[in-house]
Amino acid sequence: METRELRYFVAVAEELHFGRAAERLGIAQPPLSRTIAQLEHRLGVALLERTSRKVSLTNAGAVLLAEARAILAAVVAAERRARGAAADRPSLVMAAKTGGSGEVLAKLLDAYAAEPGAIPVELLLCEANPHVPLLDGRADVALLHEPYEPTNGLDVEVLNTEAQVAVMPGSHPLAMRTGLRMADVLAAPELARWPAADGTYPDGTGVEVRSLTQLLQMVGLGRAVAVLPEGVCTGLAEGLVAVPVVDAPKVTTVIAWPPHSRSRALADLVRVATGFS
Amino acid sequence: METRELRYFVAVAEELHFGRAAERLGIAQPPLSRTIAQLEHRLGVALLERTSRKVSLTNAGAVLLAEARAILAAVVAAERRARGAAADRPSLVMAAKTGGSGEVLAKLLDAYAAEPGAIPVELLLCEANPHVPLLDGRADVALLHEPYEPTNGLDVEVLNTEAQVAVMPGSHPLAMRTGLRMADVLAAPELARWPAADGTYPDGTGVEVRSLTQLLQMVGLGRAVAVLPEGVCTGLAEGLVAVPVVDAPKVTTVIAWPPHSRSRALADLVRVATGFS
DNA sequence: GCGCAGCGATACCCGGCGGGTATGGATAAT
DNA sequence: ATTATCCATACCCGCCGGGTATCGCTGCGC
Repeated sequence: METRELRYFVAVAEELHFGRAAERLGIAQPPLSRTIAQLEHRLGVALLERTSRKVSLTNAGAVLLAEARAILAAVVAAERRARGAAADRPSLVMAAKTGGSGEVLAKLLDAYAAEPGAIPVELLLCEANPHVPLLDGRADVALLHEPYEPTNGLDVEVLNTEAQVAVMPGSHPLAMRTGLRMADVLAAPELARWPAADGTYPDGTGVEVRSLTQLLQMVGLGRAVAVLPEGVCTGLAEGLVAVPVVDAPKVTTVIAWPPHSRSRALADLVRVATGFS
Repeated sequence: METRELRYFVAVAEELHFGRAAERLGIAQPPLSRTIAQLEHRLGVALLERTSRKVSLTNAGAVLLAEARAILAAVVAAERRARGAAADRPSLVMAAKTGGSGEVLAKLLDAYAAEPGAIPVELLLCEANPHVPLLDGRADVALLHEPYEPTNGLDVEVLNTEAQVAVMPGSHPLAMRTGLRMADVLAAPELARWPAADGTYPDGTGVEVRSLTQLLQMVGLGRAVAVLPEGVCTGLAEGLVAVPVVDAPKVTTVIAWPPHSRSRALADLVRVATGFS
């Protein structure tokens, strides 16, 4: 299989429409049809069920779609990393969620900079999804928070674990409680909503937010309630309260990097990070 | 980047010789030179330093080599998994090291078979390196033993952790001790030797073995001393003794599977496995 | 029930690219 | 100095990827 075939297949599998997929790929529809047919022929497997009105994925097609997306991301990442490795001044790019790991991040950067042989660390702050730059090669290492961000296929070391609190205006009915359960919070109409992996928002009445910054602003304005790791409470705005949520899942901060990394600098950074856990 | 280019590059990077690489690929040398040059040109990066006498990898080339190997393995795995998903009778292939996890394995298979909706589990026993079939798509799930087998880029759940013992003939000088340190064992001239990742054996005087079966046979014949997880002691041959090695690293048995797996059967199996930890 | 619109498959053509052979040019060994 | 080795270059050819035109099927509207 060539990556061209995988790109074409992913386009068709996502659009479920040969015409639109061809347009997206910048080619005509017939060669696309032919390429997919060849791919199926060589695999000996039907990837798509097509009638003249509807295209749908077979079981094998669904499996290949997941694999192909990962492979194509890995190819893009490989290109970026090869280019990066050629730079005369080596550097390490670290991705982290904006406002996500304030103290850990600062301590880590300081501790690493003090190491002998340390190289410059570039910070890539993401409003959301800091694992994405790791997968597509824009970053060499990332600070992630399980279970919010997936660590599938990455190598990780745990840095710390923290409980979660519900953050809300002091005037909120739940604010006087000393402890909450998830059920209490989920019932609150002001509970902020995050986009799912496909970009759509779940049903609900709370505000829709796309980043931690937005969320904290909404909470600061008294417009939202949110469940967050207790670490973000340091420096909470005036008038807001944080109430422990006793049955919320613990949040684990991990340092993550792609497998096969063989850089000395990355190894040092990870060692420093896990050292002062 | 096309996988063809990556295959060509890996061949050259491994052979460090255009002629041999071309032969291995079944093509002539000039088109190979040209393809590598095109790849470098498009990446804007030199991957190889060549004189007319010697070819060597640049920094960028070394990075790309690691990435390319992983990508090519993923492509092969994707093909196999797509074919497998099309089979009318779904099945799950589990890889494990021969003789590696006797009890855990039996209990796991029984417990899973008792699940509602369980599908047949095929066993793929490997003399060594049970993680390889997972990476190239021959297996869907594997039982691995850290730190012996790498779990880079795989999703894992820990099943159990065990200490290690030194196994040797009862007549061995160390056999009367009640506890050993790694230094004691490493000094023993009968210490069996395993191949490293590149297939070569480290220096030493002990026998060279390639599988657990071979090793146990050698130990049973009184020809070798080995450090193994204590679990393998059950059913040790007559006349052999196992002495705890107090400072040996703990061995962790994990169940591992490739990321992006979305199979119901695999999820059930993992749940069952972690359930009776 | 007929016609039409939408969509994937097929037929066919063309140009570029991947692959081949021949050879040049550089370097180390003798 | 000569030769052997090895990568790059030059050049040619056939195949394959991409294009346009069109067919055939299907669901919808009247």
